[in-house]
Amino acid sequence: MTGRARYRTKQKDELTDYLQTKAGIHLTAAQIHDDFREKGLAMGMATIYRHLDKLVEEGTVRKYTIGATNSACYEYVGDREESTVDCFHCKCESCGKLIHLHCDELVGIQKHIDATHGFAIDPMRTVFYGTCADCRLKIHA
Amino acid sequence: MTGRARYRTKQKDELTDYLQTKAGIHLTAAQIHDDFREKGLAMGMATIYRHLDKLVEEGTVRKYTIGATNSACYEYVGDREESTVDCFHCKCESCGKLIHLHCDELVGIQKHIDATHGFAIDPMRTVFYGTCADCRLKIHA
DNA sequence: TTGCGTGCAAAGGTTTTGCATGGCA
DNA sequence: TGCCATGCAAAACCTTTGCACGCAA
Repeated sequence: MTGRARYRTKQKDELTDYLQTKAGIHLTAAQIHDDFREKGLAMGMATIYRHLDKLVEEGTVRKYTIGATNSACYEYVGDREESTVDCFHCKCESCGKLIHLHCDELVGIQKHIDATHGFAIDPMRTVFYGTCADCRLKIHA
Repeated sequence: MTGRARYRTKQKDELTDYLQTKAGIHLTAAQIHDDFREKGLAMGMATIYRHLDKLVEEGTVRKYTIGATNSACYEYVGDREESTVDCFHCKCESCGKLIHLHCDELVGIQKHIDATHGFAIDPMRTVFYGTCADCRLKIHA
């Protein structure tokens, strides 16, 4: 179905290496492009977008189109397949911190929404956006 | 602060009337534009965007940039100040459908995470990714 | 009459696509 | 050698902005 990569190329390797070093960080295609340009390893925008699309399809990278800007953000999340570990993520919109949440109540909600609304939440891909404790203190201070 | 409207115009009235009839539905600027065109009441894109921006600023309309498409969605929410009733979103990764969820349990979770983990979830920006009921049936069929 | 609101067109930015070339297997 | 991957450029989009005109007050 999905056009799996057949050939292994320098560009693909460098992009995945790069993304891994930026795990948990939101990146725009333009940022990636700039970073590569700075390293003297320019990569075409088209190539970046094409790879990101594939990685998103694979689930290795998450795409977000939330936010004020008009550009999508991409985030490396790896290929951990521990489907048994129900781990939710909270992303602080103020400082960008990504918090991992193991919470029984959330597992309960997951079941509730499944039963009541028929929607099967994928915790691995779901992110709660909001403000973390630290930032709230700063804001109130 | 915000440039309040001084003049009342036909376009503005018709746009708000229209939006109210579509309360709770996600609309793109293009959809609005098309709907008006069909009614024979063509309205310029610029005007639509300008009004939507103002309405978002006022809080009457919410803007979402969730989803596979590159276009923003707008939703009329009126001026209800009942901050307790918040709306979460479920995005089906299979068919791309966006589902609205008004769910007390979720509001409970919101409070729970606030109390237990110190994280203030912003429901407006939070999306549950997963699979909707229809797609699950299709997949199992 | 004043000056905001509107519509058109153009600009600005992001993402996708077509096509020839180069590189991997 | 056969194809896929790449890069460039152009196209396709979405959204914003500039400007002249029309309309509300």
